[in-house]
Amino acid sequence: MRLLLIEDERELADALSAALSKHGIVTDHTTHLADAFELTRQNTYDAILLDRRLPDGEGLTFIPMLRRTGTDAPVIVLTARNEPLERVEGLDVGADDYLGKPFLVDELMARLRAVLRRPPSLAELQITVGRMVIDPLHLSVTVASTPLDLPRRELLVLVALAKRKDKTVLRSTLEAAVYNYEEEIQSNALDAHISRLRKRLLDAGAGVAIHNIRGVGYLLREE
Amino acid sequence: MRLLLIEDERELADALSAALSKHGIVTDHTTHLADAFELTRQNTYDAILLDRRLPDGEGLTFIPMLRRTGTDAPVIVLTARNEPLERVEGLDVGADDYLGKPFLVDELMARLRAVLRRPPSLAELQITVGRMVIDPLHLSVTVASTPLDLPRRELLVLVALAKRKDKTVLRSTLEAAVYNYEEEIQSNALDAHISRLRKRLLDAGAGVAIHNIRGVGYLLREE
DNA sequence: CCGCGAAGATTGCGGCAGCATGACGGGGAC
DNA sequence: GTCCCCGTCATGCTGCCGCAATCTTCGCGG
Repeated sequence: MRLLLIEDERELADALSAALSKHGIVTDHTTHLADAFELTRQNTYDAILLDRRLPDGEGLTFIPMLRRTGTDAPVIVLTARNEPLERVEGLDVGADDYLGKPFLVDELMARLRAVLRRPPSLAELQITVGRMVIDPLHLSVTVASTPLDLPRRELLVLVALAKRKDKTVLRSTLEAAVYNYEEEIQSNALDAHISRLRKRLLDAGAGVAIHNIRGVGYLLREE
Repeated sequence: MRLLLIEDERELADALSAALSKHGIVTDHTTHLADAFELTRQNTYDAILLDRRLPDGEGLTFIPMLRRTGTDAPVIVLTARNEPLERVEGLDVGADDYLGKPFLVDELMARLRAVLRRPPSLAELQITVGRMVIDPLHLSVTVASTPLDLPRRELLVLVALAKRKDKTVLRSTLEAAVYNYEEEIQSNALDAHISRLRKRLLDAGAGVAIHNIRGVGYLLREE
């Protein structure tokens, strides 16, 4: 589990990080909202601990920003501003819980658990084709709910096709999905991947077919 | 919106019902757990407000009963028993929030809104794989109901894998689950953890296998 | 309907990236 | 001190994947 801690009191932050790490929680720490925003764009956190009074502004303003950018990690506000009306304010801008300082680490842990007792973050974008379910975010493929493990390049090809299922995907698009700039290919490596992928999907009984559109690209659809 | 209020102090209950109805909330009220249980079987509530000290028992015992019968409505505990450790206790049996008496109706409303914003709490409290049961929130592992204690990093790896059992977990995801951005690793530390974890699970007879998907990540499944 | 060229399919091979594992040692906890 | 977690290195091995050679399919024009 990985948390983002936004807190400008250095000592409290260090103590908290240490305490949390004893519970097996990995904590990233920052003191400014601007940095926090950057971090949430780069990483995915299971939860966010947020102070209200911060050097570059009121912590609560951070919550709507987060939500607008699609981060749905639960936010727990940790603050000395603990009047009932302040708590209402915090919860109503989208905080998931609100805990007044000082607090016991045990209570924080309990509230964390309460808040995390919910489905894994973000909409599980999954694509279903034939008997196959593809999760492009986690790069996982299952056929009839049993996992199918594919070599990396074949997996990338399949995901690229699945994202545009029933539509043609340009050959160049597929190449871009599998290779970066440095990796030049000067042979029919892509064709080879397609071929091996077809065989694997057939063996697994995936119920899909990869069609070729001559001179253009490929297309994935149920068969 | 329809609430179930379980509270034996008649005056408080009446006052609350009145206040809630001003917010357009329909409240069913009962004073006993036995009746409450019946009501939840017959109706579907959006949320449940629960007192701890009730004529026929400790209110908290109600929560596991609810969950076992498939009711996933959020529960807010309202009680005079408001010591930090009592709050921990409440949250850990499955309450979604915990509010000490006396409280402002406005704060109750705010916490209600916060709790209702969250998707239904379907998250598994425990994950079973092979002969092993994993509690990701408390970070505990048992094999055939005897506890297994693992070193911290190996535990984190295992939990991350268990949360997506039978599905691939990206190498980068595992690294993020175990290390924060300050702790960089420049070697095969993760591989080492996996290797040691495998050995430990084998020795313990966990009945699981950690499978590698070359170039992608790892996958936990029963064997 | 046939022939031809180009695009695609398939398969074997070899190099090497990526993984598994054991050993070692520093360092933190008790 | 003593234990053991955990990061690092070295070594061996597996199998992915780029390449190329060969065969098949497709589309077009006559």
